[in-house]
Amino acid sequence: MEPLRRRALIDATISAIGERGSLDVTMSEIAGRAGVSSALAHHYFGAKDELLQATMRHLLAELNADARQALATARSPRERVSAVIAINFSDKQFQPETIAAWLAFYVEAQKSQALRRLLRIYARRLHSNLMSGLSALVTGAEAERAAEAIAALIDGLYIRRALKDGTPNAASAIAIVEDYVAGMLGEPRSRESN
Amino acid sequence: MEPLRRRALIDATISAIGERGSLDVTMSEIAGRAGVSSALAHHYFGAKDELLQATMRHLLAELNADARQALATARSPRERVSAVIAINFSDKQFQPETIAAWLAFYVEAQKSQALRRLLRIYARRLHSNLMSGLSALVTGAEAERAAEAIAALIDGLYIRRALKDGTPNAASAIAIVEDYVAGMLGEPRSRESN
DNA sequence: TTTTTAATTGACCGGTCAATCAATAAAAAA
DNA sequence: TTTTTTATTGATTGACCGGTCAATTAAAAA
Repeated sequence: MEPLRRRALIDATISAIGERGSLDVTMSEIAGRAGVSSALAHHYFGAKDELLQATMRHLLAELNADARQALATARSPRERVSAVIAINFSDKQFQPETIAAWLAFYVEAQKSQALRRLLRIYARRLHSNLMSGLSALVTGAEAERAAEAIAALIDGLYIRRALKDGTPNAASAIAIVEDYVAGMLGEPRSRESN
Repeated sequence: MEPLRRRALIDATISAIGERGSLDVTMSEIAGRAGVSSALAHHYFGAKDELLQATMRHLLAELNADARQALATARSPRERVSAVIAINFSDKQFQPETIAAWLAFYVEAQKSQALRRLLRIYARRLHSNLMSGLSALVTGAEAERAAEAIAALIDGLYIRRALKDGTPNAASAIAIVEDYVAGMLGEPRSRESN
């Protein structure tokens, strides 16, 4: 029962954050979405901060699992790079409420040591996943810089998407990042794309 | 007296947001930093929201003024692009508290119509400034996509910087964006840079 | 069946915050 | 000088929130 309740509360947290656009959500709101009382949320997670951390950990774990799976099927360094990019814009990840949650956690991580640590894990994983492909394609320093740029592009496209309505356009975002990669590698680029 | 007080309160708002990393700051804190009471802050700006909006308007106006000035001295389309990039990472703009304030406003804009409108102005200006250079360098559709990518890069580098300590490294950020532009334009790139 | 543990919640509490208000002082206008 | 306007603030208020607590119910263990 406890695992079910915990998961329900975490999902409710993401949903509430997604709707509010920030961590400015009450325990009452979250608990209500999960169909329980706020006291139960406290019972399972303790302080609100703990619930937020657990939620972010969950997002991180999901992203990581997706990345690992995608990388497992990549057959070349170039495919690894594309796999990393694609995962961040997958249907599962590039959702309005997940986007909003990441952004909200990003802000909070500035001042919360615990969340900052988690975000560092995210950043390090993204970096090493990109490097696992890039370092076999270009020189060391260039790979480092490319990884930094790709990561910044991904983050930038995420926050820009947070301000738009409707369904996220993953294909467009991926194309922009892939364009950068193609240009960096000297690959022919899709000048005319649909 | 009123203009002085208003400006002091706006500066205090940026300072408080910069330190807190979010809009989670009290009127008392802001007023205290400006050396007045919170009642005076209300007197001049009304609700807290109004003060936040005025602050964001101020940031936007400053960025816009800087951009106009820089663009006025650009002598070619290519220089215009570089000028736009450089302004966003100028000593004046690329400051920890300004970075934090922009990020905080970005988040809040998701749910505040007023702030959203202001952020749209930011986005539109950035876009048209970039296009004023790009459209003379590459085809229409490509210019559009490049403008989108550059803007995303700028935003991405901003939020990533928000999570780092110490003095912001503008040169490094500019280099990453310029790298992208150079690659896109088929210019020789600085493979070895200091 | 009884006892122990887990799950659950409405009521409650103290603290915080935005915003108001009455009063006072200072500055400007008449 | 008097009146009007501007500037200022300490005190206050109601709303809201995270978190606790006692009591009850349900499930598991003995």
